[in-house]
Amino acid sequence: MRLATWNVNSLTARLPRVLEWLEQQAPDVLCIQETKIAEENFPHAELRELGYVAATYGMGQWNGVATITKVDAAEVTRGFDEEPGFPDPEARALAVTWNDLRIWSLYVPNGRTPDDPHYDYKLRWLAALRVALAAEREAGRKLVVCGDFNVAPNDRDVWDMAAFEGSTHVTQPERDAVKALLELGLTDLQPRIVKGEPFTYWDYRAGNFHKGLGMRIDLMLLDEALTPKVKDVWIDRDARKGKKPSDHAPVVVDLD
DNA sequence: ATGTCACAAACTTTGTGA
Repeated sequence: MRLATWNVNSLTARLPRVLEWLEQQAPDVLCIQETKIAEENFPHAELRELGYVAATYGMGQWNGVATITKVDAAEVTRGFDEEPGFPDPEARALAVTWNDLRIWSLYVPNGRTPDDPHYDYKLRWLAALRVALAAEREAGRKLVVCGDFNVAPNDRDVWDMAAFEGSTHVTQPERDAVKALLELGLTDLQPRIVKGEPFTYWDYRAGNFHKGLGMRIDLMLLDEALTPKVKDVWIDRDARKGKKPSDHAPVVVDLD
């Protein structure tokens, strides 16, 4: 079984790359983020031609999350209880039941800068998410929680900690908020190191990708009961290359 | 590092968000 997560940075702009990737890697489940597409414009027909079905949550322009599965997913929920907005709710969380798994596709608020109201929103959002996930966990669901967390959990998950002085993504409150999710019984699956890097995101600017200046902010959190079944966790770095790439690469987990 | 990319509104350019 192959599960993957990928911030596509506009499904409209990325559709050819996403379709090509689905054909090449044939995941059973692909969670995508930053679809930036309204429900009525979602490319269901193109996906169906490849044998996929999508569950979607999008308001257009910004944010937007979805799951793309080979078999139709059930019990689709958009957002979660007590989810904060900025000020209104945004399309940042979608969960589906697929086989015996409860799969979440998340796009955590960026935070902008630590002194911005968006940073407080990010922390409140993550705290509310924890409550929602705890409820599902207590109901006995096997959780897969993946997406763009906009948090680098460890120092090794950025190219140079000194470059992040005063920046979001690496602050202790953000890392604590992610750690609090793991304490629900989830494992932050560690991808194989490629070219000495665990990175999943590289800024488009300044040739950062080619200089190895990236971050690991796209995470795959797996119910710890399932971790013995993990065969491989890897980043498809090649998806960051070539024509019109997303600034994120897919994270893939292969399970028995 | 501030070099790119994507979006929308008003347009062939700019402000915003990442």
